[in-house]
Amino acid sequence: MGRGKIEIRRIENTNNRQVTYSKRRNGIIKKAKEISVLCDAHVAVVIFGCSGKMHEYCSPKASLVDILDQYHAQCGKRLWDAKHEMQLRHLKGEDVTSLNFKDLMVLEDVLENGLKCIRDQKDVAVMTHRRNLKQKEEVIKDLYLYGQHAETMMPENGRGGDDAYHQRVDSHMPFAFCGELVRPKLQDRI
Amino acid sequence: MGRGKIEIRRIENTNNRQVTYSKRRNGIIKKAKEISVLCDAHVAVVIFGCSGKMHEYCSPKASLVDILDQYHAQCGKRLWDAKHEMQLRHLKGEDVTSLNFKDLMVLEDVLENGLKCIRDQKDVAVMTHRRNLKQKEEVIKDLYLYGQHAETMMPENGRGGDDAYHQRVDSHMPFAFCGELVRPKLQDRI
DNA sequence: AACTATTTATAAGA
DNA sequence: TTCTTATAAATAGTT
Repeated sequence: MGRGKIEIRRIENTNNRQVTYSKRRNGIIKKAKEISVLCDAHVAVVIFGCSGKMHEYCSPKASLVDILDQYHAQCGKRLWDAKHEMQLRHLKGEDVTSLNFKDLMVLEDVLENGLKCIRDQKDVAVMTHRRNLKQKEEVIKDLYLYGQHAETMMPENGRGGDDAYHQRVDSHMPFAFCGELVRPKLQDRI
Repeated sequence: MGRGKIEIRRIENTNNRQVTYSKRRNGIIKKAKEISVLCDAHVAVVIFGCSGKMHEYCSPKASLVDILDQYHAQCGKRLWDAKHEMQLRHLKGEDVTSLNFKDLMVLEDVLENGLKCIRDQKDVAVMTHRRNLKQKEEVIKDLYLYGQHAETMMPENGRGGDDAYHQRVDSHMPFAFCGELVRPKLQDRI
């Protein structure tokens, strides 16, 4: 599609090859974008030119990793570590019809153990969350109580007043406001 | 490029979308082949349509694995390995203290589902095993019964005797020794 | 990089 | 689905 028809064979002239590469690479990536929008398709394109530089496109719905996951799942080829991959699939309960009874029992044990760990950790998370909530409430309560005392106890001069304030509040806060402990661990890594 | 210009937005009509997908998928893969030949490029294309069926193209010089290795090397991410390694550890209940509550719930769901699949498969394995044992017992019983009859019924000449033997045994074996059914499914795919 | 003459891809229709 | 064909889009060669 140009001024003249070309045969599909390696372009020997380096410059022409480079120019054509650049044009067609853009073309392919444009097409990939279009099909992903028009047809709701997941597309991944990875291209390396003769210079070795990489270009990629991946449809926005899924990351390249996800698409390769899907690829891996469908074509059944062992691109990466076969052992881990199959173990992962088995743990998710996939491809289990091929397993013998002993394998199934081993898997069941692993899953039960994993589930126990996860549930324990969930409990820990809940407890930590509750403890932190309670601590916060206490701090707020202390601050409120201090507010009532302050009306009668707070000295007039600013500097001394501040010191008195800190002493009073700190004595009521064994853990609170000491950094990490107050912030619920639950939300640390969201 | 067709009878009319179209906007690049999702094609709502399912049939049209499917047709367009099919045509454009072929187009992209053709282009990928062409650029790989014309420009000495390494290309990998992976496409999933809305139906979930996968199509791929990979330039002949390199396998998809090589291209993805190259991809990994260039972008410096150990996308697959790291992700799956950690997923595997999490499923086994390792390194879970770093997870937030939502992650833990997702993991719990995956594990519960996996466990269900494994247990279902165990049940299937047990049933199949029992059924096969029972069938084997029946066959042995039939053979034994035949053995008792045979002493009085079997003709002396070999040829005729063989035919009579087969007729007699077959009539007592509705399923057994007919291939798949006798072989325990458990071991089909080891 | 732009510019077009052509080729190629494809949307709509059969 | 597959074929056809008018038209849009891509691009080879040129500037």
